[in-house]
Amino acid sequence: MEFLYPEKWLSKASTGERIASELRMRIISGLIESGATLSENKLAADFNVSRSPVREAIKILASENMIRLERMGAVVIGLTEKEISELYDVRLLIETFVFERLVAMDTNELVNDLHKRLEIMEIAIKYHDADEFSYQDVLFHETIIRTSQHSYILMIWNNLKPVMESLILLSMRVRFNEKYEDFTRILNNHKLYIEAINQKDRNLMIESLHKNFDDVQGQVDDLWRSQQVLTKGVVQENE
Amino acid sequence: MEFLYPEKWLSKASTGERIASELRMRIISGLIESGATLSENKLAADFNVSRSPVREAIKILASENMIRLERMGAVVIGLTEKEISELYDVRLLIETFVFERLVAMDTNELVNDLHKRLEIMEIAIKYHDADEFSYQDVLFHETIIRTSQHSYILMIWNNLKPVMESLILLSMRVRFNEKYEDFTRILNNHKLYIEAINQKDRNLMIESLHKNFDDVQGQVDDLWRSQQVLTKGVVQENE
DNA sequence: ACTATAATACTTGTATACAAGTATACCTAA
DNA sequence: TTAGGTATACTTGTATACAAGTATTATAGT
Repeated sequence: MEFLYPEKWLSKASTGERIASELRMRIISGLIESGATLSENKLAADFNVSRSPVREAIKILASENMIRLERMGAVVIGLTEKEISELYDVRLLIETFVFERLVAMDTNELVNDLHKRLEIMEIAIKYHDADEFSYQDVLFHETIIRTSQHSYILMIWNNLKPVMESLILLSMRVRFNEKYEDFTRILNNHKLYIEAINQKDRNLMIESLHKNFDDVQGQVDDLWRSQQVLTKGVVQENE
Repeated sequence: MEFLYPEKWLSKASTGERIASELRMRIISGLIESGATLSENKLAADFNVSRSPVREAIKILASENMIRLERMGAVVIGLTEKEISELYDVRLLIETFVFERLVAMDTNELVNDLHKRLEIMEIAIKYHDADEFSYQDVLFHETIIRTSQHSYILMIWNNLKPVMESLILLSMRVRFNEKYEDFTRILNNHKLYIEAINQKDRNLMIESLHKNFDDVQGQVDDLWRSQQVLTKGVVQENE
């Protein structure tokens, strides 16, 4: 079985974190169907490791709401349209909160950093590097959130981040193949966001955030396509 | 060493969760000073268990921002006035969000449940049962949040809850001894909160939340007193 | 054919063992 | 006295072993 999660993002990760990352991708992509039961022994056998790192992975996924721990086995929850929408509710909530704090801060350094990130994103688009693009996209928002220096907001982000990351990653991979023109719009939205921070303009910020979220509406569909591609891949592999 | 966390709240908890709960209390109370380094082996020896549950506890506390995992050992972060204030920032954020959702829902059952909770709290006050009071107080807010049926808001709450719980518990224990008159005010705030939900009155809700948070201003001081009491206790124990 | 009971296989939780790496302390040499 | 290197003790990460409990399945009895 091929791995969905980029190897190079795991340089400093423990085996448990690697497994969690991979399982997360498989769950979100639908490769592991929601409702399925995961057993520690089985997972350990699948990944050729002992139960210790598998246990760690399972705890991580449970804290992210990806699975539900029951008496016997962990039941996969996965992401329906409802969950994705709720995920973005929270992102809107914390990014709006963060913006209010940024208004009272010196954001020159941040804006500079975001511009740099944006240029790397442009290069990623140019070279059709979906993974690099996703990485920078996530980092873009994380940088903004970190700058607000709010420990509990950052904690929330840290809980949201892995799911967001996987979601974006899968969606971008599909878009690079099928909806390449999307990226011009995505880039523009990010530029708008930077401008909102730079000018400390609330309305502009709300506008860019909403445009960002409009962009996301197709994400469930992306996931579905992503699943189709993956399943086809697996079938071919088995033949 | 006496345990700070109520035993009866741990009926279904694993050893790892027990240790996490107890360590959390000791960290928040200041019994374990922030900056201290925790080692798995040492903790295992202290609690007379193996490293497995201790590892679990450490992971839990790290996800709650109570400790920071480093190369060697986990460094205690603890709660300064800044962190407590940020904790309530987030609570204000999510409870306001939840309220907006409740406005569009049928809240009769919820209001009924909250009244019941409130009556139990009154009895807890009457019998000077700080632990029971704290339990119901936390449950009060959790009930409200759960009713909104928002999986990611609930996820945030689940991450916040243990720290909130410990904080409230320690604060209430002190207040029952020293500031008994506080409880009339606390109860009134909760009544106001219920009324806001019942009438779906935004302004009333904001008012009650703010009164609630004003009430919390003394909490850092409570922790300090709590620490004094505990330290005195420990000294006596050693004599 | 169906129910009840017993055996079996699988589940998690905890303890222990081992490996690899890091800090510390001590000892040696200049 | 100080610099450098080595030995030692302690760290986490992973694998394995064991115990207690649960679901399932098969078998026996009616």
